[in-house]
Amino acid sequence: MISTSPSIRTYARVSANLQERISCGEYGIGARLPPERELAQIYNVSRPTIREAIIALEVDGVVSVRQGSGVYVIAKQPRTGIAGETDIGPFELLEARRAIEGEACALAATQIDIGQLQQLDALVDEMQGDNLENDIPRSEQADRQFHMVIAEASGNSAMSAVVDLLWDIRFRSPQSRMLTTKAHLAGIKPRVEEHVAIVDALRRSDPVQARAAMRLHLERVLETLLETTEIQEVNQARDRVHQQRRRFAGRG
Amino acid sequence: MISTSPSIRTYARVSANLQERISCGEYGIGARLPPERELAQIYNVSRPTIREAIIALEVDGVVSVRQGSGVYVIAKQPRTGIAGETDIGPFELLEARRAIEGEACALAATQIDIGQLQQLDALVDEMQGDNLENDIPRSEQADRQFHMVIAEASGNSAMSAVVDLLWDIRFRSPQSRMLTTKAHLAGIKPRVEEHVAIVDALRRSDPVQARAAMRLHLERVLETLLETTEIQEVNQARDRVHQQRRRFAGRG
DNA sequence: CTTTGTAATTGTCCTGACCAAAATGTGACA
DNA sequence: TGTCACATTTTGGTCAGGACAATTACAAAG
Repeated sequence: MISTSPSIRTYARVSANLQERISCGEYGIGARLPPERELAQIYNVSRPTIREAIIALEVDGVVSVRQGSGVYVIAKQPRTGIAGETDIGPFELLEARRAIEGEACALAATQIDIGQLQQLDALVDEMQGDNLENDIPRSEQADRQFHMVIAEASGNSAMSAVVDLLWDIRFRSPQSRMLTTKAHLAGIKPRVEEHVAIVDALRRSDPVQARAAMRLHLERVLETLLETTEIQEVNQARDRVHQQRRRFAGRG
Repeated sequence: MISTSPSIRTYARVSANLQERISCGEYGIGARLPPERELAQIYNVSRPTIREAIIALEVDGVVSVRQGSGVYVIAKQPRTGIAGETDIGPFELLEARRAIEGEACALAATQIDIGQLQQLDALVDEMQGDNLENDIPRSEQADRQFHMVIAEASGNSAMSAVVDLLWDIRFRSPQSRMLTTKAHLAGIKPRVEEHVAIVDALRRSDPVQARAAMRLHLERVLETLLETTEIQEVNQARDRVHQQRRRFAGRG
């Protein structure tokens, strides 16, 4: 049944076993686990141990506990943190951002308030700050905040969570960070005019223009990135670049 | 010291408080936490509760437990991703999905292959399965897979990560799950025709139609959800509903 | 058929105890 | 004096059982 390794703590054994049963579909999504008291008998352990195992699954985001009702499966796999190990390429990332942040920006156009517009103005100023030419992290931070403010201005917390995820992926991705660093070393300045264009469209409460401005901005970022990827990363990267370029060109 | 909200479980409060102390450096990396018995006195809870809190931190990768020795800090921040605790409302979620999955669907239209189209056909069949009328979890699972296959067909791993996040949020959100359950109890059937329309557009490699079909589908889901939210959740929910409805109506 | 109220189910938290492993202290011996 | 062996203390690991609260199920009353 359940291996009785002495070195591993009991709650971990039970938790792992339950996780396995959930993963392989024995308890499907939405299913209710047996009650604590029953599990304690099944696994021949005490109730506190079962509770510990269930809490471990809960922290992993696999089950949801409802007092008086039961323990329910809400996911087959533990949440490893989607941004975690998966190294998503910079070009894919920009393509996704073009689509998603474009829509977020369109939503924001009809929702944004004066305070948020002022925040955007301040962030644009910070990005083009003359005295911090070499302060790349700060400039990047301002860039991220700029896009986050817009996402939050959409008034949709799911949207801002998604945009946050995308920027998190970017900052965690070694590939993306390398490329960004290279671009900065090559003397690429932040695109102030493009950011201004976005803010203008938002200020005019024009969803269509706002979407277009955001998309244009991200397409330009992509082009700049492509230029800095000329010689290095010979074929494999080149192929992906061309593939992405074709797909980008295919749309308006 | 530690807030005594009755609705949140004790172990979670203790765990959050400890996490905070670790994050702000009160217990640095490598430091040993006070022994369980001492923590029990400090927080004025029982030892099992302290143990539960410590296990939660352990699953988050923040501490390491060594029998006979103590509990040691090994990281300042939990390794969990963004999808964490945020409870995002069902209406926000659907609005975001309309925007994002719409774009994903448009991308997929030019990329999808025959195998994926066949998968979609099979999933539609499964959704309308006659013999599993009451098998709600399975039907929902098929629905999720349907949308995930489309996201993956976009050929963009960032996009599929985002869509995965959105569905994860939905399944983890108590609000969303409650509403979905209610809708099913009210006899709402899965919208087969709408799914078929999406697959058709994808098969024709028509990005514009695919985007439109996906958006229409999610708008219909929203409407259905609105209908099931008539009487309950009197004013507060009602206000949000109207607000969302206005915003939806304002776009094409 | 709907509604209301009671009982059973199920998670929540506690008290208290004992066991096992590690750390600490103590004494004997070289 | 220094070092090793052993007993003690500390600390986590687990168990047992019970009181309480939220939820659900079901039956009775309207």
